[in-house]
Amino acid sequence: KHLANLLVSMYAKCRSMGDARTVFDDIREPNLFSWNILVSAYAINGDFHGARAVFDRMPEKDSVSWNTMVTAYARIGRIREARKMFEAMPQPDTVSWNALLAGYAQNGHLLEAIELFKKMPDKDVVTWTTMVTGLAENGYLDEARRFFELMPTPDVAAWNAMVAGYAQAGCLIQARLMFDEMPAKNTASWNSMINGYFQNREVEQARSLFDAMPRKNSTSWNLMIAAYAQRGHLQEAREVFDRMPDKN
RNA sequence: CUUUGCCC
Repeated sequence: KHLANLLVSMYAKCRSMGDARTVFDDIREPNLFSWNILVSAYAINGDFHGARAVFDRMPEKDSVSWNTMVTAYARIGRIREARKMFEAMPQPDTVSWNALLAGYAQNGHLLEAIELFKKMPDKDVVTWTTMVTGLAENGYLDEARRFFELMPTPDVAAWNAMVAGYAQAGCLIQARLMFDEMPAKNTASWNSMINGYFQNREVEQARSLFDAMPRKNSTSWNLMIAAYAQRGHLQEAREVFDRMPDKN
């Protein structure tokens, strides 16, 4: 049954809702995990009506079920619906608060996000990074920085959000300073900085970072190829493509 | 085995 649940989840992530549903329907006695996975499956594929239908029909719910629905509405910008879900929850946990917070932040409602942030009974590293990201990507870099500096223990994601925010605003020097000062980098850190250079037409800088990065993931490769192609450098795009190890 | 934040 764990395997069947995993299968449903995997099909959903591959956007194969038909297969996901078929596997689910063949599960003898779906447990709470199975139901939650099915709700999430519809949500991932943008079908919040489907998600809602399953949610209303499932025999029992836990906070994961509720949180999945909050997220499903928040992601597509239906904040009022997300909020209604949140308010109907018996016991909202930090994930619930964070999901709603991300809904506001991702849809550009920063004032409401700040308001909600202040009301939160518990804050974790996700709470803080959600704020940093939301502020930074909407151009409120000074505010983002303030939140970042107030974070008890900024993790890589928070650092990356600041790097991406500065880069997106065209502040490559600041972005690079933070990139260099990061206590630990992951592949997303490198990708953020490289993407920043490309967005600001610093093709050579982007290229040398790409060549220097210790590990590349599919985003790294796609980034380089797309950026070269967009700028009309079809020969280098092709050359990078040919060097890519797993072309699938 | 399922839900929230960073690059795409």
